[in-house]
Amino acid sequence: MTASAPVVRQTRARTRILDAASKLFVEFGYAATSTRDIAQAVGIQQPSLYYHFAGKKQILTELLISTLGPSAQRAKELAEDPDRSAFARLEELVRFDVELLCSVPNNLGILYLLPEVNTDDYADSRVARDELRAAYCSFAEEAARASGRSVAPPEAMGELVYFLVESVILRRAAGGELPPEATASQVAHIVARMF
Amino acid sequence: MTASAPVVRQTRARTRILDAASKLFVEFGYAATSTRDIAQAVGIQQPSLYYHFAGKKQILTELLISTLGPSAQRAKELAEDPDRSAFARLEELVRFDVELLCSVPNNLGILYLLPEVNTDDYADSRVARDELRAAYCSFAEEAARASGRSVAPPEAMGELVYFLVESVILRRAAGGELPPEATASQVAHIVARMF
DNA sequence: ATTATCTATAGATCTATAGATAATGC
DNA sequence: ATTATCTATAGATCTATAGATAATGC
Repeated sequence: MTASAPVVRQTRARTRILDAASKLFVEFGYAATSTRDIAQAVGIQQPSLYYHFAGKKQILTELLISTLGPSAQRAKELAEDPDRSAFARLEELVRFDVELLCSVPNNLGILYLLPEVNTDDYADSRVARDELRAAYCSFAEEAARASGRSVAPPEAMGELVYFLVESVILRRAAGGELPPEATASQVAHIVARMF
Repeated sequence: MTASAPVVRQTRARTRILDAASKLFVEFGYAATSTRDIAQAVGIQQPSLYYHFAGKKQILTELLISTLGPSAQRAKELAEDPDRSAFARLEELVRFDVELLCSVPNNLGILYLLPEVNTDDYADSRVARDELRAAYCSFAEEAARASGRSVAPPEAMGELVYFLVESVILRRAAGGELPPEATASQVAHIVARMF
């Protein structure tokens, strides 16, 4: 009956730790969440965490990287796509990001707003985010020049759009879940009117 | 020569403590900032803080209240102003808030994004923020019904505008200072195009 | 006499390591 | 034999209180 069972046992402990930690970090913050809190949420003893992770910092690092990786990746692809106008690239990136931010479990995006992330310890994790912002700026500037009636100077448009997208994190934190696709359309619609 | 000198001695210690604490809370977060860090920034010993404040929580509470009080106040005034259209009220509130967020020292607005603030301990401090959001929602819903071509359903518009305004906090945190008036106009312009 | 600071410290954490023990896979 | 957990604990915090001391105002 058991043959060569796929040996998932239960969800891999690593995954359960990351999941519990993300919930707690999002709700209470990094510093206010103790390794004991995380272990308790998983149902293991505190020192058992150290079998899976080198330390508390590594848990946050891993969460940060897994969150923004996909967006940075998509931005890179779009930058090299010659078939779309600058505005079309921007719009696609906006939709992609908003859908991601709405559907990622536990509103993980909020991790990037934790004050600790601005520490040297997480410099690596911030690179993906900076690249993403740079992509927004480049697409938006070009789109604004093409349109000629944008709501702000072309070189300022990327920042505006980027942070409009990020505000979805705040909305979700304040008001609960947001339907990914509808929210993406909503934000894309606003962006369209900005150009 | 000294007569009845205005006895400011030096800036009142309370104020210097609040100022130092806000800088540190904004940069490193609440939990990651120790009372010792605060005292050191002020140039006193750690226990001396307790002569001026009952505890660390009280310092944050006081900062939170002093930050959003003015906006909630302005929202109340506008709600009772019969001479303006709903949209004009909304626009005025947007300008007021954005200017405030841009000019408040140390980007204090970021304190409201600290995870700790969602704790019961700060329930009182959240009231002002919730009232403010309610004002945005009421003005925006009415304005959207009047316009008929708003970017999202009328009852969703307030949230969108509110968080667009709040994203100014994120911009300031990421990119440094923003000129208050120009930024307010920029955001107001975007809002105008949303209706 | 009052106001504001200081030193010393209790008591409660919290992170991470060491080493023992149990569960699993061959 | 390897993988995953456990107990015990060292060492470093951190908040807040107690009580002494200095500075200021009358």
